[in-house]
Order: sequence, then structure tokens, then C-alpha cells
Amino acid sequence: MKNLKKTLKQYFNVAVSVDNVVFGFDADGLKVLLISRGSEPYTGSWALPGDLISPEMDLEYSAEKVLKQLTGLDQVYMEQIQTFGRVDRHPFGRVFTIAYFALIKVEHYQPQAASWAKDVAWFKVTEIPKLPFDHREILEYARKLLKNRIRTQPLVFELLPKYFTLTELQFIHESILEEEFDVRNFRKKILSSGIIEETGKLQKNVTHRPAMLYRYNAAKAKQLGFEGGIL
Amino acid sequence: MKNLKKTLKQYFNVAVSVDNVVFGFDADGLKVLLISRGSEPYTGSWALPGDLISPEMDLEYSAEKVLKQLTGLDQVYMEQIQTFGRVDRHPFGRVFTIAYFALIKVEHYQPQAASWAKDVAWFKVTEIPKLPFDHREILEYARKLLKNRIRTQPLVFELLPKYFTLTELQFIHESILEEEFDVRNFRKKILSSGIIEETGKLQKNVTHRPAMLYRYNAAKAKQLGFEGGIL
DNA sequence: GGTAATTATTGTACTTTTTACAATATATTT
DNA sequence: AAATATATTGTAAAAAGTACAATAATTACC
Repeated sequence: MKNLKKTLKQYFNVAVSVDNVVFGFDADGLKVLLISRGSEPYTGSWALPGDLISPEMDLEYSAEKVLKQLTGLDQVYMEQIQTFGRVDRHPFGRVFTIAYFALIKVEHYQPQAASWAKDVAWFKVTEIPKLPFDHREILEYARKLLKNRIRTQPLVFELLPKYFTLTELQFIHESILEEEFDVRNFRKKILSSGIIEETGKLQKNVTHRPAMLYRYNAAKAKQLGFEGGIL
Repeated sequence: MKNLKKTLKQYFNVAVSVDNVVFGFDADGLKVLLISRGSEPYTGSWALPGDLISPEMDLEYSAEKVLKQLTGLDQVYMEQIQTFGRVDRHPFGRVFTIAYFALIKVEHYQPQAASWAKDVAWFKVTEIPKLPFDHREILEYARKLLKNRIRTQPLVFELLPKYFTLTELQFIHESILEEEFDVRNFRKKILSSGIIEETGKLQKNVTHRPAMLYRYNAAKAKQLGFEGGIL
């Protein structure tokens, strides 16, 4: 048993971190939340909000906690995406990082830098600055995953405000999928799916014909099983 | 700097393992490869072939190496699926495990127990024995993933022999998706996709009309982009 | 050699879904 | 009132999906 413990010791000296790819959406299109690092290594760099995990904390909980500590974001939709484990990815030692993606409604949350994050900011996915570690790779992986998932799971509603127009719904699909849809066909398909419903309310403060506001019907979507996806 | 190092130390004392869910397919249906554990903890249990990762080895490489060491399998299709990190999942300390799935052609490989694996055996996915750690959860997650992927990626051809009949191709789809298809419609769809081709050869040693053997055309599949999946 | 048994192979009519395409409606600004 | 801006709606043709059963080729058995 003494021998076993000695052998084991060589394995128990790595660290694990989580890195969150937080997506948001506004009139400009798809955005990602980055923090300005206020601690070593890569102090001053914009980076994915992430941190080392305390060995006594569950993984899922850690991912949420790290995000909350650095950005103030709480109660957001999160999903594990992939673990990255190149030997030399972290200058301080062997650190495996478990990447998560999070989807938030930008109108409902106000990210705020805290803990060792000096700043937080949204960046368009097409205008990402140089990132430390393998964060660029992680980000691109997350984008690809989001793109694949969007057709089979109702994820867009995590990014849109509670009430939204069909034009916004179409634009978010086009932003993520990087392709355009015919207006009439898009509406026909979405509406016939039955997962969104009219609210009777109209858009306000626009300088043109106001659009009808719709809302996601989660119960209906669940009931339908939603196997085929939206588009 | 000394202080930083001291703080860091508390994070660098966890371990990481990989666990492989190896799927195979034969006339009986979908199978999973398990090993009989010949070392602590849970000695004697059937378990997923997995092991702790050496801190100086890349993640992808580790997954392949662990599989090869325990079962002799080499050069197989592998993909990372998910990381499991409950605090109490391993009795020896905090161990995160990164699960992979592997798909192999059972006719082309002969798994052989080695290293601390006392035995290796195929189990039908519907007849899995009690598994240690959270291996049951990992296995079920892998099954679910395989089921989701099978419609959008040509994974079945990693499980089938090089030459296969359309009946076999249909059966593997039915086994994984747990639903049945109409023979005529299935053939129409598969053949019109253009990703498999006739070989001109016929099945041998069967006690009934021999079926035509087909082969997967990877180049064609790639060329077609294969966005919609097979079924 | 003939018959039974077993699996392989094929087509058609109907329904549903997808696609391509442009005119009219409703609000604000000038 | 006219200009500007976005919202909203239908139809016909093509493609894809679905339901359904008879015939063909081989071996096994008598």
C-alpha cells in the first residue's frame, strides 16, 4: 500500500481549469464576452473568463462559480463542450482546461469585472483580439459547436430577449449559421413548428412599421420533443 | 513570486484519467468492450478501459495509449465526448476523467487483455454488468451521443467491415437508433445519397440468396459535404 | 431433382416538405 | 402628402418522405 501511494503521487500533481465561452447577441450580431486579465500569466491580455478549479469543488459548480466571480453573471445557460489538454498549454505547469459555453440575454444581464478580472467587454465574433493560451482554439470550437447545435436545439431563445420579433429571430439564425434565409419561408417554418407564440404586443420606439412581438413556448417545444430542430 | 507559487500549489494536486467507451458491432447488435480490472480500486470488476494520465503526455495521445495498453487496440477512430468531475467519483482522490468513444470493426481487431487488465470482453449494450466509478453514466452518455451523431456523420462505416451488405447497414442503423426502417425506403435513401458503392462481389457462405456487397466511398462523402447526414 | 426455407431485391402512388419568388401594409420623418 | 423604412403575406412547382407486397436467388432437405 505504501508503494501504491508512492506510485499514485506522480499522477496527483496536475491542475484543472474551466474556461467559459459566453455568447451574447444584439443588433450587431453574435458577441463573445472576454475579460482583461489582472493576474499572471498574460496579465493585461483579453482572454476567456476562466480560472483554476479548487480540488474540493464539483466540476459543474466550478464552471458557474468562476463565471460569476469574474463577470457577475449568474443563473445562465451553460453546457460543457470539450477538454483541452496539450502539455504546454499553460506556462505554470500541466493544466487541463474544461471549456463550457454559456448563452445569455445581453439585455437582462450587466457583466461586471470582479475578482482578478480588470475589465469585461463584448467582442463581435468576427473581431476577436489575440488571445492567450489556446483560447482562440477553444473559441473557434465553441462557435462551431453552437452552429451545429442551433438547428437541433432551441438555443437561440437563450440569447434573445423574452419578447422578440420574427426579424430578430431570423437575424440570429443567419448570424450563427452564416447563411441567409428567405423571409417568407423562414416565417412559415418557424410558425408552423408551434414553438413560438404571438404576444399581441407590438415593438415600440422604431421609426417604421412596428413588428409583432413573439415569445418562446418552452412547454410546447418540450411536448413536441423537438427532434427535428427548428430549421 | 514565492507567494504565488505557494498559492498555486493547492491547485496542482489533482489527477486526470481517460476512460474509453469502445463500440463494436456484429450480428448480435451493438457491443461495448470492457476490461476486468486487475488493480485497485475495484479489482475484479468489469469496467471501461481507462487509466490515469501521465502529466507529461498530451491528452489525445494518452487516450490512444491507454486503449492500446489495456486492449491492444491501435489506430482506431476516437473522439472526445465529455469530462466527468464529481468530487467523490474516485476513492483515491480528486480525479477528473475525460471520456472518449472509439469505434472499431470487430472483424479487423482482436482485443487482448494486457498491462493490469486481466481480461477483455464484448458486452451487448443491453446487457452491461454493474460498473465501478461513474462508468455507467459515462457509458450511457456515450450511447446517447452515438445515437445523435449517427444521423449526421458517417460513423457507421467505422463499425462495419470494409465490405458490407445493405441489410447489415440497415441493421446497424436500427440497432443504434432503436427504431425500424422500411427496407425499400432505406435502400432508396442510402443509395441515392451516393456515399456507398457496389463492389460487384457477393456475400459467401450463407444459406440463402447471397447479398451484394457494398463499400463506403469516403471521398464522395467528403465531396458532398455530408451536411444532412445519412438518414 | 423437386420442394421448402430463407433472405435479397425492386416500384409506384400518395403525402408532406422545401423552394423560389414580389406585392402590399403600417409606421415615422420630412 | 410624399418619402423612407421595415413588416407581413400566398402560391405553384419541385423534391423528399412514406406506405405498401410481389418476385428472385440461393441452400437445405426430402
